Amino acid sequence: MAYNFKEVEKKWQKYWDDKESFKAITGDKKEPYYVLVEFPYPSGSGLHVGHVRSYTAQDAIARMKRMQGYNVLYPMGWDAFGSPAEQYAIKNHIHPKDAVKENIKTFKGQMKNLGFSFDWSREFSTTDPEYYKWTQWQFLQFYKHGMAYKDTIPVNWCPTCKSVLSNEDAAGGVCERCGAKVVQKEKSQWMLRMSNYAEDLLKGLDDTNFADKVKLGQINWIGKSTGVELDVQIVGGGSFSIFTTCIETVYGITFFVIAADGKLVKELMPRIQNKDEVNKYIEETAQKTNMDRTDLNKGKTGCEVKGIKAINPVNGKEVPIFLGDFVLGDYGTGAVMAVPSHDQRDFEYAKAHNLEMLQVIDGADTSNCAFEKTDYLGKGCKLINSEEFTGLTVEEAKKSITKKLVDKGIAREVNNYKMRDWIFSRQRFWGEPIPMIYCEKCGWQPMKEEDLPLLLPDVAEYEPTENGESPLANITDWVNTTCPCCHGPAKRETDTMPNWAGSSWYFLRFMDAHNDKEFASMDAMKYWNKVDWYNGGMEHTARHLLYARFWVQFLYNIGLVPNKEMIWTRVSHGMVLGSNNEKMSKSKGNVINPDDVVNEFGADTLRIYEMFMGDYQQDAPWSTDSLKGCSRFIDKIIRLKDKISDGEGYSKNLEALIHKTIKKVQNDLTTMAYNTAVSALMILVNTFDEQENITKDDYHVLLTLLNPIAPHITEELNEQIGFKPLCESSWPTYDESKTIDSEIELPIQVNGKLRKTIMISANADEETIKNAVHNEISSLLDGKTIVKEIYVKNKIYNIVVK
RNA sequence: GCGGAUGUGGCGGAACUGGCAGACGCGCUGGUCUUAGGAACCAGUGCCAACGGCGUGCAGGUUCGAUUCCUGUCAUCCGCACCA
Repeated sequence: MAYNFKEVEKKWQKYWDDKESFKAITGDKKEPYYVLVEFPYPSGSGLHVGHVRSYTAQDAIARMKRMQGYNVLYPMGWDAFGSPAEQYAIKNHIHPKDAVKENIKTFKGQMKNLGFSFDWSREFSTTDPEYYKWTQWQFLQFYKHGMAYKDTIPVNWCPTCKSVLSNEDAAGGVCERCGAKVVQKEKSQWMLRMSNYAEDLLKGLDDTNFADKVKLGQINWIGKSTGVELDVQIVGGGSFSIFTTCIETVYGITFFVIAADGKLVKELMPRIQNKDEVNKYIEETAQKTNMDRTDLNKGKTGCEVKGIKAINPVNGKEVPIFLGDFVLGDYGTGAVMAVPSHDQRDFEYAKAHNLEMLQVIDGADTSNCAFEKTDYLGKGCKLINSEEFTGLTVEEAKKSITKKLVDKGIAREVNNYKMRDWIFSRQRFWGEPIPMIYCEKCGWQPMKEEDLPLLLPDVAEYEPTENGESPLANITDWVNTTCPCCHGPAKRETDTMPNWAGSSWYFLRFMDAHNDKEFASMDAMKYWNKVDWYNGGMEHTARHLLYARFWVQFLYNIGLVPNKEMIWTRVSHGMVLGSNNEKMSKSKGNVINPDDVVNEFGADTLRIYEMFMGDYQQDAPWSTDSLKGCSRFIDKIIRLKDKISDGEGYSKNLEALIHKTIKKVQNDLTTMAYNTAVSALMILVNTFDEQENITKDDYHVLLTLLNPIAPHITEELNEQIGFKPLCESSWPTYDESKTIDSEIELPIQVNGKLRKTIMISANADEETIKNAVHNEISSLLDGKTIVKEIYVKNKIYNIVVK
């Protein structure tokens, strides 16, 4: 029995639009609740079934919370800056803003067809000048507080395309577009001092309710390690520092390794005897990505820096210095001490280059592999070959060696963080222009705030320049301007901001989306307080989410937002894979277009299916067969309407199940167990179906519980039986006492193996149960001795026999 | 390399703090109704040499009892700083 879902869905979508059913009112007396999904990048390929999964999940929460009496903010917008739009524009000679406008229209239409309860009155795009004005304004605040600076750093460069490449586009050291070999090129870039916030970003996690794996992801990305920075003298003058977390092995140093891309090797160059060899190695290193370089199996390359020796500060021993590509110029000090007996990477390097090794911690043989800290820490291992520290445990030695070196003034206890400053420049057209002006006389000057927004110019070509500058550099009447300071001739910064800029604060803008005086008013932000529930992909844990937290913490520190953390709960969804269990992609031909599914089966079917397909946080493959099961589920509910007969309240025999189901669905929706929520409703439907008759109230509670997931058909059926619209109704309540069964099926085990089950009364005493159990399984106990009996109330009865 | 996650029937997946493994759905088998079935309904469906035994990647361990806890091991997927 097919129903006309197209008509029904359109009808209710129109109703919600007309009534503004989902408009959130800032300042409303009801308790605020802010539900957020990551706003999409409106790509040319349209909404993905993966979007549908997370938007439906959050929609279900938003709809339930509204019925529970909250003032729910569930907004949607567009993260529309970025290189795909720019690439598309280069190819087709249209302005990216036109392509973006088209794409947004498509996305929005698709979302409307799916019935998401977004508050469309707060919609904006990061590419709107009214929005990016404030992104630029906030950049100026970073600059004015000393948080933005220019630095020269290496970028991936394709000499053929004359373009800066992302690591993704430069994967394998080859340009994705033209296949040319990618090289590293020095470029001056705007940076944000994010590393200043490393400790705060770590501590701030305590004030959030992020999922553990999200917290862990951030903690690892920040990568705090506590250790010692040690000064090392060079024979014949000069010095450098190394960072180590294993100072206890300092007597085992047999050589040092310095980064090929670091500053030290350049300083030493005049004194190096084998310049040719060293330069050649530096060049080779420049062509490798960090990942290639730190890979253990590839980490043995390098060469000695001849003519220069370093002095081990603890014992005055002269040891050689090597170049190695596993040492990164931009992590730590760009130099490491090498203790081959106690670090596997050093060990392999030493073997490959035939270098000396010296064991300084006792407890394992180090002739075939290193005895590393993971194996010796906390095991009471003692030092050997370490002068006055010989005989101390590793833990004691760590402290006393550090103390000695610190007292001597040649070492410092420091925290080191893997997280680096944020490279904020992009040599692209389609991003927020960085509102900075360069004057020969006055240097870098910020634009005046009242001159914002600095608009992207309208031009026809978006090709980058010969030397890899943003296409903006070609637009001379835009570039040439006057210095805000001396009013002389000056040039604009032609780099733009990264895509992450606009998405770092959009959730604040949703709180006060059309404010033209401030990025958002303090009152509005205080009212909404925090994003209560933020959903996004796990892949954004280390990037977007961390950038956003950094941005907010900075705004908090300068008094512009009410909380240091503006996001309370962060959860992540799994991907929707193709039916072949692989990531959906055009090339694999396994892409499912949500429009097709909505056309053939309706939005409600798609929504139920995507909630039912599996654990929300886990990837799940698409199955059109399973989708049909959800279509049948709806048909079954429609047929149930014919069973409605007179009668008030819940049917007596259904009451317990109904109360249990309310509890189950409510709990499941708040713990993202959407699949079992649907399953519980299927069980309820199956049970209703077994009845001769059901009451209107039985049916109504079913429709209410399913409404957050399948809003259209439930509204329609609900109207047909004469109730007011569900979007204006309340969530049902359950009575805990009615969810408890009076009779329980008790499993009986003998020696841990299930033998029988018996029905018992939930409040029966143990003696009664024991008798019943023995009575039931007496034949199985014949000739056996009972060793032990275990009864777990209302759970299990286990008898151990010999 | 670093970091994260996952492994349960033919398939997607359930199983609360250790307590009936396989809920729910798909698929499949047989039947009813029907001009018809990509509709609905009824019965069945983990595996095997089936009154019993075996089963949650693999090998051990703890326990009266392990998908769940511990040790080791194998495999797969994802992220890694200019893709969003």
